[in-house]
Amino acid sequence: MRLVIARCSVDYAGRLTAHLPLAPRLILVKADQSVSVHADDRAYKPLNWMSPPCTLKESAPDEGEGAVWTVQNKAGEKLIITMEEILHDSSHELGVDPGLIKDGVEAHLQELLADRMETLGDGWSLIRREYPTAIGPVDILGRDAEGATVAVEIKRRGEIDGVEQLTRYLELLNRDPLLAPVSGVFAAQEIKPQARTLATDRGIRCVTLDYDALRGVDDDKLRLF
Amino acid sequence: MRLVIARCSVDYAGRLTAHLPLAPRLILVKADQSVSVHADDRAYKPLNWMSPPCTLKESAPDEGEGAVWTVQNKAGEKLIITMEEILHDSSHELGVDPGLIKDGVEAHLQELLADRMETLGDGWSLIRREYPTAIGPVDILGRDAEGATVAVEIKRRGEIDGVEQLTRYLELLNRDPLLAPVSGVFAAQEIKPQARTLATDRGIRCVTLDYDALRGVDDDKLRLF
DNA sequence: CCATAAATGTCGATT
DNA sequence: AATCGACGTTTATGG
Repeated sequence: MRLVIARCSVDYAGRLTAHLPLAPRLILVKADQSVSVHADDRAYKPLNWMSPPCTLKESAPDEGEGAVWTVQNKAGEKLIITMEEILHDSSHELGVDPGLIKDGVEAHLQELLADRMETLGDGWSLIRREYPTAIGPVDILGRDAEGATVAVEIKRRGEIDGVEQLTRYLELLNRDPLLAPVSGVFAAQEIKPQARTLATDRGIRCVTLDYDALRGVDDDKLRLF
Repeated sequence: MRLVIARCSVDYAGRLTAHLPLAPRLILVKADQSVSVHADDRAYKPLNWMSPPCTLKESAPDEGEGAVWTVQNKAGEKLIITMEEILHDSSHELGVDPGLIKDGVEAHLQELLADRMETLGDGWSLIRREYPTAIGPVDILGRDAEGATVAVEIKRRGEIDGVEQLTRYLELLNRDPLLAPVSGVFAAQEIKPQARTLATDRGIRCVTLDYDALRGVDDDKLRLF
């Protein structure tokens, strides 16, 4: 990892063209040759960047002129950094990162709920997860206590497009005489008011999932083994 | 802007929970108090971060122990960085960045297509761009050779969301007896198979736009002036 | 390698 | 504050 603070101007030509006027900025060069240019605000997004795989060429600075860095990828996108003044330049060996351990993403919710269909109602059972259709997989297909088919769409945050997605699945599934009638359940840790309104209007039941409770149950199960 | 290279472990608790085991990493603290943690790969995305507005509290390190940084935002999301060993620590004044100048592609497509409605069919003509409706402006409203109204939705990349958007417009426009019947065209530089399937199923025509060809025509026109 | 959906998406505009 | 749409979305995953 190389850290450079420099007064520089930057040009990007690729999916769009963009220009950064001369100013002091941080330039990060990582071990994979990727480059990012940061201003002194915003944590997440660099002003400009080039993702790996890419190659960095550093021109020998001419007399009285700054160096020019050219970063290029296979697709021909180019990032050109013109250095006017280097204010800091240091390199550091970091090694490979052990990586992020995440908990609480949609995949976990799906696993937990598939294992605990009775959360949705007594006597409910799983047909299968990721039930395939022509327009994409349904998160969970199951049966209610009466044996009727139910399609469940799971989101971490339930918003309108999730309801639209489930609506499309329901329309398609209900054309299949072997499955119809299929009802819908929209399950999320948090459901936005508009999404709830739309779902209800379409006869889709909304269920707020308590991740800790679901996981707690699962932990209890695990504890038995 | 403060640059710290340190062996650290990181915990995030907020929209999800995440953990980074002890390893050497770069920690960026920007002027707006935002914090990001970077590994030595990937230009774009930090391993962990806290966006502004947020506050950083740095604990006084106890005897023989590393400091603990706690970064917190209004919503109560927390980023906790435990420093085991500081390998580098420097601060730099950068000032406010003059900002990025973009020259995009997206808006151009609409202009170009509006100028060249015959691309969609012989005898087609423009009614207007950005035709206003209660749920937002329709990219292009036009007429086909028979004089029937056509709503055109333009995207750089045609995905399912765009089809949904056009569907909503069509439903609304078709309630207007002065316009109905209104047919739909989904136009994009690239249309994803699922989007195409859905559009076709709904009687919406899909058209792939050739940006260079459209622009070429336009350039020819411009050259005349 | 292509296609698809998730993301601590972020970011800006508009209501 | 909430919603909507765009993003050089990026990133992971499954075929």
